[in-house]
Amino acid sequence: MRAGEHASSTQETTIYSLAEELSLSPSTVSRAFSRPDLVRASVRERILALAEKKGYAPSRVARSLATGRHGLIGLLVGDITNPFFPPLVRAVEHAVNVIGSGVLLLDARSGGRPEHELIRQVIGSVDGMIMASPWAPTPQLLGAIGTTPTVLINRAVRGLPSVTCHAVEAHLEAADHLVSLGHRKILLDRGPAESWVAQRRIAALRTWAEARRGDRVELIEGRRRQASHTRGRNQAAEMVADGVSAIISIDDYTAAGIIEGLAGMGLDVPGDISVVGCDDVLLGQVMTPQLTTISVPGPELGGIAVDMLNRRMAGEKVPSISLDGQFLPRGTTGPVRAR
Amino acid sequence: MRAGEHASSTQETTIYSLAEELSLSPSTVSRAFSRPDLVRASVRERILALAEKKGYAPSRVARSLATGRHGLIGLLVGDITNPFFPPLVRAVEHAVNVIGSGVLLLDARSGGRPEHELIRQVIGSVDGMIMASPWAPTPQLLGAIGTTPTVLINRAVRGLPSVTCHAVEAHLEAADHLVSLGHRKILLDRGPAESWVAQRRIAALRTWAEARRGDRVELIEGRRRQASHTRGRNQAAEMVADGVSAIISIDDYTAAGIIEGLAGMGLDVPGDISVVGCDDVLLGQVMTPQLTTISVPGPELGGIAVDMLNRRMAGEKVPSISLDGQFLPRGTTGPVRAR
DNA sequence: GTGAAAGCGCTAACAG
DNA sequence: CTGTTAGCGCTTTCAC
Repeated sequence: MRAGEHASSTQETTIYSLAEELSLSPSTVSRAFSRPDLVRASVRERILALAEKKGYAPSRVARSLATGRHGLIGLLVGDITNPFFPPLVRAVEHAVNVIGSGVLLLDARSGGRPEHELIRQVIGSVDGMIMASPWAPTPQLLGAIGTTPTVLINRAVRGLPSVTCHAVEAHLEAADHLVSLGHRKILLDRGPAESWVAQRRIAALRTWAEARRGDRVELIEGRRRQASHTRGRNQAAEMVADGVSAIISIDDYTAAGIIEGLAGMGLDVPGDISVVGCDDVLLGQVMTPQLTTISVPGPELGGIAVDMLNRRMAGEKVPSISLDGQFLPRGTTGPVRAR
Repeated sequence: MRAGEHASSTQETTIYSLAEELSLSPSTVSRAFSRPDLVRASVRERILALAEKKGYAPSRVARSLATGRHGLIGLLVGDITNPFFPPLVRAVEHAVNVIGSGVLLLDARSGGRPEHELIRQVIGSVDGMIMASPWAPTPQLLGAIGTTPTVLINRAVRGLPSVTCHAVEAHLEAADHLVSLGHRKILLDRGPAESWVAQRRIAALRTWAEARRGDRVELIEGRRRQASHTRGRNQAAEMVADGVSAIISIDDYTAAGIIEGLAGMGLDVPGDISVVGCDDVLLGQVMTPQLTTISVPGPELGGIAVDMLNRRMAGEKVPSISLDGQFLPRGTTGPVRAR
């Protein structure tokens, strides 16, 4: 078999077969699809009609090979099962659809393979990449994306545009809120070491704690760990072992797990322990009591990322953007219990 | 500019440039990547070394064009923000990664465009398709997928293999459970008219209600509507207007909204109204009280779908599979309130 | 084992 | 507006 005869049996229709049948040149047929305005209306009609009848659609790969464009944007998320991501994915899909492209979604936690390998595997078939995952070390990341236009979400890397929301202000507000409720010994769940936003928040809270030392405020830093419901549940016990009365969690997803773990130990939230989450996902809103949290505008981050990516792909130089989060005091924080 | 000179400035490295530099033929370089076993080890080493140095990787589009394979599986989900889907997506990604392919994710609700258009847009760049979305009418669906191997999740279409979990047994169990708690007037939230599983369940429950008519059981059928938290919340009032004492919701996502809507009306669950969900997602597990529901094994559906798709792509004829769900009585169902 | 050459299906100068 | 022609970068016979 000669190269490419994979479809020989089914006689795929191509611009050539159409051209032949209509006694036109292949280029005219091609133009009828790619530059309809360049083809006389009557001719175009005939072409489109026959194409319709034969169920023909231009081959995307052939087109890609010829043009160098793919009509696909890669979106890498840190963990699709974390409820923070689906609304962001939705926003990205939406924005990308508007410009007539599709989304190639990669979940960093699905493969058991390092993130940069995932990227390498698809980088050749996308026009641009949006990275909402913290795991790849910067050099590997840079190596994997090569010259493909890329926008980062919640991560900063020199030379790449990013949209972030570390919500430092809101975190300090949350911390102050805890202190005003009488909490003095607070556990800070640090999340994954690779997470840029997590590091920003930790640094800010650390500074805050320093400043508050006069008030006998103590900030205990937990081990660095991945964000997930299961992890929160399993490590709740360890988190409160130090006698803390409040926990600031890396995100709502983990916070929900922590609360579940606490409940398993017979500890009430906020009666015994106060918990603050982050992201403001639906999961936290349906809990009773509702989760006190800090909002992070996921869909907005996604939409802006697409916008920035478009401009980058158009050759523009785009500046990074930082969005604000908001502290949302709700039901899982309360006055420290009298001993 | 001649066709394809889009990368002329950056002098992309190709099998030709490598071959030239190593005084080999392009075919040999090509083989070093696609059929390494056909190239003498020493030669292969030299090729791979230079490629590494130049950061070269074979062009996926060129390869696709030549081979007709794409290394990509399309996955269409009904609504990525419905918590039922992310774990399924994760499972599909995982299974697909194992066979060295990637996942092209489409969200039927992101585009504002009809489902079959979404499919058409990508069908040419995937090796197979997994459809976990109910919206496209069968003829359109069939037209859009053409001859691309396809597996359906939670939907049955003549001629296409599918994995489903309509959990009819479990639904009847749930209904019996409600009756045993004293409920006689039950609202059945019908979900989207397009949903095959929804129709199956409705039919089963309708039959069940007929049989139970002697016990004065009454099944009210709600309007057909999309599944979502927002929708549940907004239409809770309408659902209980008929004086029903229990609701069987199309899924947990919607059920959570219904309960929120009910709470907004001052109605307690299960004190005033009992609610049964479906899917058994985390969202329902973190609620207080926990949502009574029927489990649907999303990840398993996804994994099996990939498996079936593989076999279909290998030319096998694969039979459809139906999985079981399980009734999980929890906290949102209780005895009917004494009037 | 390796090389030469054709072909995958399309696009985009260029010339009319 | 339309046709001719030369690629895009790879795979795969076939011959050596």
